[in-house]
Amino acid sequence: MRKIDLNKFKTADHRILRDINEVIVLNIIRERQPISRVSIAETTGLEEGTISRIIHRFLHQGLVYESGVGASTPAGGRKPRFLHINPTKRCAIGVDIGALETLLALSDFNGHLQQLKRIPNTKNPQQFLLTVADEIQSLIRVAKPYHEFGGVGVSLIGLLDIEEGVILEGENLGWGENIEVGKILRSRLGRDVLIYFENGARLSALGEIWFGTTHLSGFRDIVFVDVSEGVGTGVIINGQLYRGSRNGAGEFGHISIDPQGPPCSCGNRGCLEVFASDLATVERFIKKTRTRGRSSKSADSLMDMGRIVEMARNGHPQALETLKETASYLGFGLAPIIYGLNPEAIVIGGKIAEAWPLVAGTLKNSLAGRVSPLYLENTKIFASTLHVKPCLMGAIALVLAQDFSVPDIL
Amino acid sequence: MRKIDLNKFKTADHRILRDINEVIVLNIIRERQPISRVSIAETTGLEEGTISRIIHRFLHQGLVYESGVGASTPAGGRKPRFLHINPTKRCAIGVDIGALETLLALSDFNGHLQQLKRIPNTKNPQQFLLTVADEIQSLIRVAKPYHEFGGVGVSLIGLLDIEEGVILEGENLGWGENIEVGKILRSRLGRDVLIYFENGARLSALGEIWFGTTHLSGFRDIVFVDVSEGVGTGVIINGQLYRGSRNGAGEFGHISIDPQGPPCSCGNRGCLEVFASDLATVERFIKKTRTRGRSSKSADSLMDMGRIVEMARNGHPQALETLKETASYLGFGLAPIIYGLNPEAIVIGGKIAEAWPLVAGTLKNSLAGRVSPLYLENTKIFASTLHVKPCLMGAIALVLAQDFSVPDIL
DNA sequence: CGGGTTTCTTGCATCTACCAATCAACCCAC
DNA sequence: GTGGGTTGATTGGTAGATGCAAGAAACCCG
Repeated sequence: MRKIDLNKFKTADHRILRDINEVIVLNIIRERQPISRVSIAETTGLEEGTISRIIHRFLHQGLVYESGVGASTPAGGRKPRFLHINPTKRCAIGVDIGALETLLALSDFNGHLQQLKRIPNTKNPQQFLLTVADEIQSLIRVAKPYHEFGGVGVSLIGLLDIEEGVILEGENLGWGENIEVGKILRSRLGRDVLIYFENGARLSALGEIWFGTTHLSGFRDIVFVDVSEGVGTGVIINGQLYRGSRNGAGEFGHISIDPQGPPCSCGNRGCLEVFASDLATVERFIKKTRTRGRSSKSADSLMDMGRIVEMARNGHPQALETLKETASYLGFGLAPIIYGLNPEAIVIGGKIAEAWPLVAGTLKNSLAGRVSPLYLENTKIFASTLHVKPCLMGAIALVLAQDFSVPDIL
Repeated sequence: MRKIDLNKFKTADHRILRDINEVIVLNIIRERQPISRVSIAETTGLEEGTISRIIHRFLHQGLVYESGVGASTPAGGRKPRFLHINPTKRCAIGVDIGALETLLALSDFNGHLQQLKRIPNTKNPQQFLLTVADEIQSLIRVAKPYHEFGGVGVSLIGLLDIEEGVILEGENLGWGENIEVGKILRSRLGRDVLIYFENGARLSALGEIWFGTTHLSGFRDIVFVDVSEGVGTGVIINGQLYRGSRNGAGEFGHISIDPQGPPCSCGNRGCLEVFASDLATVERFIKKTRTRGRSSKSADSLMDMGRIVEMARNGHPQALETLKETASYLGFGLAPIIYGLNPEAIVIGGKIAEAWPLVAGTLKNSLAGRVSPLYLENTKIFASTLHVKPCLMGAIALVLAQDFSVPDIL
């Protein structure tokens, strides 16, 4: 029931037809491997002959490979020949340029990480980005003999021009405005290397639906809430990243939960971000412990969200209390998301997700007081299910999705 | 770049291919009629021969008709044969069951209204809905000789089960909970009459993208804000109505703009709806005028939003002031929509839209103080461009879209 | 009236999925 | 160890859609 956009539609020909079915089959292999041709035919509803021909093309292109045969059924019969995604067909590099450190990873065609590198950020963006480019370069060198190279996905913070890779507004990075990340990276990597840019919270959402575990299988509409220096959100609607009119969607962190609250960089007052970001949490924790006279100035500057989470998990009462306050604030901010978008799931990411069992109850209670149960029961809320940083996986998904998602029709 | 849902996908065959192209062509004819075959070929990129065959099928089905020929080009050459949507091919009935009155309309295949009827609501929903059914019945009788009948689209208020047509939660109608509208209507209309249900604010959004004027052509992501008894919103993303996990999306009216504000029926405090609904506006106006001793108790009960708007347009200072306050509150509530969804447009509907030139500035100022200009400049804000009640047009779009939109692939 | 031009139609090639028959591989009972 | 039953995979032929290109139709104008 989608209205066709007369300024931007695509007519269909036999090639589209083939592409659609091929991508469907490729995704089934990815998620159900190992799998036989007959099973694919059953799950797709396509004829066995059609599958046979599609697989033939895939084998020819090296997208999949055949492994040994499986067990036969009790009644006997020919054993199925198992198909797998060929992990060496293509690789992707994901880069997460965070506020404090930058992660780089090399992934195979399955999205399995082969290498992971962590480098601390430096003050000078120009220089730092050249270092990042060099690291990417060396990952490409590692990858070259083994794989085709799909490209680099880069996770950035702030409001972006994703085509050119420019950070238009990036308070939380501390690098100022209009940092031309794309230009700098491309100056060293050259034009041949495809680079895709996207906001970190959105990539986290992308990572979650592409690589998240069971919880998410089948979820089409999710909101990822990334709690870190700020509070960013990524919205997936109908399995597709929602970007908004000029790539500006997903700043639910600027929902005001208290119009009389402290001012926010956005011009509003009392934004969720002002209360629930890691910076705010750390500040509250310091204040809380200092009044009890148990903390020194020097300890304060060393304090960070990671330590608070760790302390809370070790039973530190003030740390736990602080996190619970944050969770409560988050609940306030999530209410409008639930009423407005009613997603199937809200996924919480960031350091606080590591203390999820400690704070989940508080967050849900806070929500329960503000959202009618009829709405609440339809939205699952849980911490990210990924073992690696979600936005890093999203950066990889951004590259691999080129092969695994359907070309936009209509 | 959409992830395929392995639990709910559709493989493609030659029939889908045909359907996609046919719908594209039909939409082009609808929006650009009269138009020649060659023009269609140019705008679609499909071959002339293909278009010729598609049109042949359309003529055979009676979907379009050929009118006289157009002018030939200066260089001479055969005159083009103009094509039009055949308005008598199919008709649709739209029903808007509002809080106070109910509208019924009969539309031709172009979405042009042929009849419009207005009946006041009564207290007893059971009995009233039977009356509505009778009115629908008589409209169908009017339509039968002339058209094929596409179905009935019904606009309702509150949280719905759209399959069965049940109002799960409908405070603003004053009918209580679990009103089985669908069951009652079907009991009188029979199983043969297709009835589609949807929430009024969402239908308004739908009406706006299907029938809105120039402003909206090309907009794919819009939010419609319907200010009436409550404040409802409808979200269109990528040209498609977004419904949320259990048809619960679009209640941005329950964004809290003041956590210390008066309680709302939803359990939260200070929801936008509490400040900006017509009920709230009327109450504020009464309060304002009564303190000046210019209003009597009896006049109060007769006061409604329509009159305030009229008075404001006639220069009544308190009426204008009251509306501006409402606009200011709306601005507060719109901020998170802009940050979160960053739609291309926010369309304001309801009585207050009739005073748009008087309040637009106030609303935009209120927003400007809360939203960074970078975001604000990408979201157009204007009053509904429809001449008929938007949700009524949406109800008709809901029926006609069966013919004019692509079957959901993927 | 005939050449140039534009619009529309039609026959043939191509491509992909469907259908059905066939081949291939396997189990197991006899 | 052999043949029947069973399941998996392939292949040849058909149908239906678009692309391509030639040609028919309609028109202007000198």
